[in-house]
Amino acid sequence: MPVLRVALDLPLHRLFEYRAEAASTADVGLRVRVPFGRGERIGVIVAVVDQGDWPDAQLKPAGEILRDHAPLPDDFFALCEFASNYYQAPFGEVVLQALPAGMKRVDPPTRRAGRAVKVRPAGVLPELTAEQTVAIDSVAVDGGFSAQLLFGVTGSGKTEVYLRLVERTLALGGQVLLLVPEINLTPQLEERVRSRFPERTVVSLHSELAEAARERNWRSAFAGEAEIILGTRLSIFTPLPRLGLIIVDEEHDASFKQQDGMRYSARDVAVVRARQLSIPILLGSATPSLESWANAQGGRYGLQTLKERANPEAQLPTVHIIDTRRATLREGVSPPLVAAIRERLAREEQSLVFLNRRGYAPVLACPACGWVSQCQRCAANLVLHLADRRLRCHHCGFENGIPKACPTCGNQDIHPYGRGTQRVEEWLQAEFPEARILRVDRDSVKSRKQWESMLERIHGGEADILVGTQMLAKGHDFPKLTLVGVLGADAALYAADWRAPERLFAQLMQVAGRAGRAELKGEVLVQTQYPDHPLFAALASHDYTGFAAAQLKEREQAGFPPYAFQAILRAEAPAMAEAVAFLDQALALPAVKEHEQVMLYDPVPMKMARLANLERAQLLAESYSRPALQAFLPRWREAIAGLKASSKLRWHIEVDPLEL
DNA sequence: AGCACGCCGACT
DNA sequence: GTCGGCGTGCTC
Repeated sequence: MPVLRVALDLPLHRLFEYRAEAASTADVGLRVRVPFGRGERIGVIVAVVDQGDWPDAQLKPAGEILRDHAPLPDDFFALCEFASNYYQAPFGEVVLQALPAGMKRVDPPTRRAGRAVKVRPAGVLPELTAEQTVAIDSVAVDGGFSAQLLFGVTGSGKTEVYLRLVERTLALGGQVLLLVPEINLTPQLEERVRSRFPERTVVSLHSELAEAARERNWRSAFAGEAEIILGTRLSIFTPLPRLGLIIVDEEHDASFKQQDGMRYSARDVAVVRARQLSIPILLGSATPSLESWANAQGGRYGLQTLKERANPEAQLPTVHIIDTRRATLREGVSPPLVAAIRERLAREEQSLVFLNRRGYAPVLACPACGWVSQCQRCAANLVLHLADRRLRCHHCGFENGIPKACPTCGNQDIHPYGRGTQRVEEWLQAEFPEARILRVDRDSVKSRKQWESMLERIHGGEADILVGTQMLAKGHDFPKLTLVGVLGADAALYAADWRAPERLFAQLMQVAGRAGRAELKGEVLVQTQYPDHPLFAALASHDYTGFAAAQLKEREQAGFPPYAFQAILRAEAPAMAEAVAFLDQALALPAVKEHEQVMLYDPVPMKMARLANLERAQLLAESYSRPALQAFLPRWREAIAGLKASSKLRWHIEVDPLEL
């Protein structure tokens, strides 16, 4: 009798076997209903073997084999196997996370038909620059595996390069997977792709789609009907029968990294997928990740550079660095920035004040006794939100009313310290009473709908000054915006986080890119306490290349990634001592001594040492050899799984962590 | 991860 | 005398 080997969504590094009388190897890749414990689950058939090793009596009979889709193909399993091994994640978990929720549910889902999307016809194709032509021709869409890094500033026409390559791939009958970082950006790009290829089937895959729509799109992609798949990181595992090209837009973006469950990098998985399928992959960015830049410098990736802007009229914005130690700030805003905003108001142009801190003030404190508004559950301060009169923890969501007096000493004179977007908005409104100010952050824009209406208002010229966070930095062109002011983004520069300069540079380049369009030159004012940091000189001269070279040199000298390979073991428990004791045990395991090429550091509390009432610690494992680290990790993981620990202790391994 | 079974404190 | 805490162990 045939035996099914089934992958189930469990945190266990093993498969489960079931008897199935009528099964054959043709059923590999299909879903199957199986009894498990006292209930029933949906699994995926990974192999069908002869009963041989498993005496019938010990195996339960499988339930129904579901035939509502074609079998998941070998290349899908190969990718899952890679991810499972590389990221130390259970194979079944990897396989099943790739499927839409409805296909994992035991009770049959009721489905409704989807609606058709209407598409505006495409206009005339834009003329290509010489650089664009070179970049496009560097990607051989039928020439096997190649990885190209497309390095191009904002406005240099990366998207046009993508679209031409999509066109070429489609002409050969291939599917294209276009990975984008955030759902916020997909509607614009989706609209552009659809209008460019009105006769093609385009689907999007991201977490904000309704469940039914996501399943419909997934099935369409898997069935080979959808020819262009536009997706966020989760879509990298979607099985695609004719995948011919992968494009990763904004490849440096941190949102390609999954931060819970299996902590994978969709960009890195994408490169592996392209290699496994022998197809090209294109990674695009104005500020490539230093990992990708090093790969390009080392010849592992090709490098295509777009220096000219697609519109030759457009100029790069002028960047001025303002030394806040030598300026008289009013509510954190320097006189030159105030003057620049005033100028824009007079010219009826828009200004953007960028501040990566929402709320009114990051903390409320008592000057008499030193009390500060702290979260009960986290090692973090409660942020003052004056708009709805709350104190709120930005990490766990805890919130409280605002006390009238100091809870410790009764002092009535407690103050907000520091400032967030709400406070800056308030002050700007007082300074410029006639200006129409729009605040754009997660508090003022909570849904996709609000975001779209906000964009419409900005485009419609309903705002003179925008005050916003991160949200406003990414990929939006506001034609009347000619001034960007950056407040206090440099706090992390001299902290222990050696990745901070890379992130800050990318962020500032991105936000600076919002200033100025073809006919209106942009100006960027960056306020900083550290004007001498080389980052700002590089920013002012728009010199990513020089910045990247300097950073890579530092990393190489310090032995940091990409010149070393890292993994982190994290533990969380009600008490820090327990978490640290667990990590100490993990450090003392025999596997550690047996892998001499892997260095392990002492356990330390995490930067956010307490989150939602759990205390967290971590242990860094590092090697100059990726294979050595990869050989060590599975053995270590198995040994850790055998450690005894209280049931309240949670642990996980993260490979290639972005934050330490 | 669920979900059982199993041994010690406050309730009808 | 029972309800229920979550500690330990298994899932085919």
